[in-house]
Amino acid sequence: MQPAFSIRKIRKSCEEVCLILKALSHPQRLLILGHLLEGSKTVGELVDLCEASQSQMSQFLIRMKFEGLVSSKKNGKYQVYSLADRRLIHLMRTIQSEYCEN
Amino acid sequence: MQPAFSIRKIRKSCEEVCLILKALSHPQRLLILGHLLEGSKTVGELVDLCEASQSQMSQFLIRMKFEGLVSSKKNGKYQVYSLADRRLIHLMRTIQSEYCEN
DNA sequence: TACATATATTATATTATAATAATATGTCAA
DNA sequence: TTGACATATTATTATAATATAATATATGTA
Repeated sequence: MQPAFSIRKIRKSCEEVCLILKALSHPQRLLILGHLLEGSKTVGELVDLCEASQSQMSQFLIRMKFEGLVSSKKNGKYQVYSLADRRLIHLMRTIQSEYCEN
Repeated sequence: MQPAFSIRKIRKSCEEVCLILKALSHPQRLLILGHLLEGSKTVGELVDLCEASQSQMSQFLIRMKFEGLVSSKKNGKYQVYSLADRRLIHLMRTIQSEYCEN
């Protein structure tokens, strides 16, 4: 049985990982990511889905883009956001299966 | 293919889950949990391992105990802390495997 | 009992985060 | 080119998190 967890590795990535976790640890942002897990969305769609103000949604998305959690591409006058990578998808699924079931 | 993720569920548990994520999203606290993943530790051991002040370590641990992430039992003059449940162990392992490998 | 050690508590100053409102930019279509 | 809509930016205020120092409590042992 190999060691379950390497402290050395987590110590090294601590700061970086914490930025990601901090981005997740806000009800609205977690909800945004939950919606994006079901597919790409425009800013306006997310505003409606999450009942946030336009300004705040934009700020949330830009922040999470900067932190590498989401990506965006322009489509005409819309900005379409998606989850950035598979790591986040896996993490979100784990959170859901461990903490959001019943 | 069933829906990957239930927004309804995450919306409901959002606030609660965010408290847990927020507790994780601090370099020292994440490191504490990493060490506890390898086994129970006293406050003093964690102070040494994480190079935190005694006061701050105590505050971190009490906070995480309050939030249900860790549990503690008294052993003589020592207070021995452990991870509270399997959910957190699974979450920590996912974080490590997705974000802390190389 | 008195002392040393382990842990917890309190108070406070500093810094970070969040919410809001107001305004600006960019794009499309008439 | 004007107007309507989509998104981003900026500034400001309010709130929360953090680090630190000082002190208190509890336990074991000489």
